[in-house]
Amino acid sequence: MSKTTIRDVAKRAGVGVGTVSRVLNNSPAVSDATRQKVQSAIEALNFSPNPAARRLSQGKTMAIGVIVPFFTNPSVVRRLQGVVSVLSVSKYDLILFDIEKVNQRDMSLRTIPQRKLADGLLLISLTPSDIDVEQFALANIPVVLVDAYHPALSRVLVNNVQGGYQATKHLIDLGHRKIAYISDYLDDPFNSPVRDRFTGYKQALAEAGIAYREEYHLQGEHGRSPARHLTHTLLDLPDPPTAVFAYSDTQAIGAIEAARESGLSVPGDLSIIGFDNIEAAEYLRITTIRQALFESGVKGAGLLLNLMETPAAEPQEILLPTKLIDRHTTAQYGKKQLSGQIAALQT
Amino acid sequence: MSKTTIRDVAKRAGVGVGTVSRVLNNSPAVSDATRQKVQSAIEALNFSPNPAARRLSQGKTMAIGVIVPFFTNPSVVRRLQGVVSVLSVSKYDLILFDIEKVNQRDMSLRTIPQRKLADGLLLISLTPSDIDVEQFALANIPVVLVDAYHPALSRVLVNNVQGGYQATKHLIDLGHRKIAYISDYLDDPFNSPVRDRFTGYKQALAEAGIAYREEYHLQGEHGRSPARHLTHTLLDLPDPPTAVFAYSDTQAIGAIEAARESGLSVPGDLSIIGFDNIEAAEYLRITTIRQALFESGVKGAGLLLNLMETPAAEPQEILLPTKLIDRHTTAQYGKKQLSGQIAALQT
DNA sequence: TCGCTAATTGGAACCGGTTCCATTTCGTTG
DNA sequence: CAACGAAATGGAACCGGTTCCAATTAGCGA
Repeated sequence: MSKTTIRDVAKRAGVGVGTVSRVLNNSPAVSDATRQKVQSAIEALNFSPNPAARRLSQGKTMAIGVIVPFFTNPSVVRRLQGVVSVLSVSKYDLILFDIEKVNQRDMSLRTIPQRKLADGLLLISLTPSDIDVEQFALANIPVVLVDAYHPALSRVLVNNVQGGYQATKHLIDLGHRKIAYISDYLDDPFNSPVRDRFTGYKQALAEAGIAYREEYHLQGEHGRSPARHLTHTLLDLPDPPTAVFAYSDTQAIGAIEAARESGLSVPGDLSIIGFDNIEAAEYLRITTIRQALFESGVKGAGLLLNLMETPAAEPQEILLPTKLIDRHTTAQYGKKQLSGQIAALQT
Repeated sequence: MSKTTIRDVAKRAGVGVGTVSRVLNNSPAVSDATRQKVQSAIEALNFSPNPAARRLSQGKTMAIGVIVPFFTNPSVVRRLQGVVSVLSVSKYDLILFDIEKVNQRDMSLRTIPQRKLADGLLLISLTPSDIDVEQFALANIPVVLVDAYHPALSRVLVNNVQGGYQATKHLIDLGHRKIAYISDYLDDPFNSPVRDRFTGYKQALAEAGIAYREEYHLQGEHGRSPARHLTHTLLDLPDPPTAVFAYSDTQAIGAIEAARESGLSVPGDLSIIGFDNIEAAEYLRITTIRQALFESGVKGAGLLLNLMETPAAEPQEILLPTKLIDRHTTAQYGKKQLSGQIAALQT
């Protein structure tokens, strides 16, 4: 039962509590002799300081709160892994908050900062509202956004407009003219990437002189299964698309499944491109737009750590590049694939 | 700047600090009238109690520490998701510790409990040593193991011997006689599943009257790439196996890659079975042994929560079943697959 | 030897809650 | 109407650190 306190140590070492505290905090104002005495008393009593008391007295928690939506989303997990890799070698503990439901969101974002259980906050793929940001300012807590944007907050992001452009351009370059975009709901206020990639999609279309077709843009919940249904709707169109740009790799997988169910070969009959380059995209050889997921977590954590040391007047921004990874789910329009060249998920 | 304290609230409401504290903790010994006054003072001042102070005075942290090795391992992530799903609706915060290096392990396992920053500890896929367990007892902190075993601790586990047996039996039933096992290092003291599955493997072999062949069991670091190399070694044997049992799906993926690189079709020329049933196994249609990963996290968190409420004298154990999921990477020995029946990852 | 400064050290006060004990208030009962 | 117990309340003491100020000691130059 280690209920030993600093006063026990002080008594045993024959010094004052202040001195013990100084030893614990490596204050230079302690003679080597006393330091020695205190050290051995600490060891003899197997003492370790109570962090709650320390927090209370110095007003710091030595913890960082990480708030994550849908912890089951693989790209979110990958970013979190980047964050963890940095924090686990720092002196800060990591407190994880998962927000699964929308109504949970508001509550959490409001209460977490004011509960003061972290010295800094990292939001992953979660766009805060103005009210939230006000709360952060009120609580005087540094916040960094990863894969989300707010003008008043520092952030790490990817150029999603460019990514959407690259994906669409790739399909256009392959000769496709009937290109669909399946995505999360465009009007989700907390998900700006979905709109940015859509912008890039329309840009590439416009640039190539291809008219935007409303029926080629379908929205739904995020996930493999909703994407499968969306793709079926697309394929059932009187004039179905020949290529699909999926908002995420997860959704691309759903699209591939739908194609298979409809007896279409990928990429022979239908080209599909994803976004994110999650690990499964590699296994499945899905053509995709890579964004540096892990790295975004690393940079975000680093930025927050910096900001906590030396607060910056201006919000900082780190922009990460996107890159086309050309694999096996996209092909030249109209050019039938040789059998055996068939890509993943094909039976 | 919300540095409002309970005393400010007391002053504004015209009551004593004790009363405010009572209101905060829903003590019944407060009249409705005063409760009302205090409530409105709290709202007016936008007050919220400082958790550090609360922790200090009542000696509870309202947090649970979750210790995880190799946060990049998909099966560990999946278990963690189960844990999160339970804790995020509980009143406990979740503090995440990632142990990437072996020497980090000892240090963390020793210091985390004594730092007293959590009321309970959950170890995922991490077997503690006797010394560690002693520390837990000393710190008087409840601990639950998920996917790990120690006689003195409550745990949630899977019957790995049975799983290894099922996998091997499946291959034997398909007519295979030359069956390899690729795995993590058997002598890793913190990884008992690797030995248990090995035991199941040998059991099934013995039962079928097949002699165990040392050269068919290869060990290496965990991961896709090491597994790929191991499989190449296997395939280069003068008398190579016709089937491979991989310790994990991740390793099965590596094995599939190796087969493809060697120009072998899966399952036509080589049957491969994995373990875990991670999501990628479904996409890739890998035959595997399912263990309830997510559920193990859910049960583990639930068990810990129970134990914290009402400590049990005896360590509890929850055993989860394993089940064969027959997909497309295993086939009857000697029976060539029709082309087009080729499984995932095949180009 | 004296005086002064720098280096150490002791310990009270404080951080912001909770808890327990003493006190006040009020309704009941004889 | 007095006596008494229950309910409600105030506030000191405490949890276990940190910090700052005052006090002691030591070193050094004149």
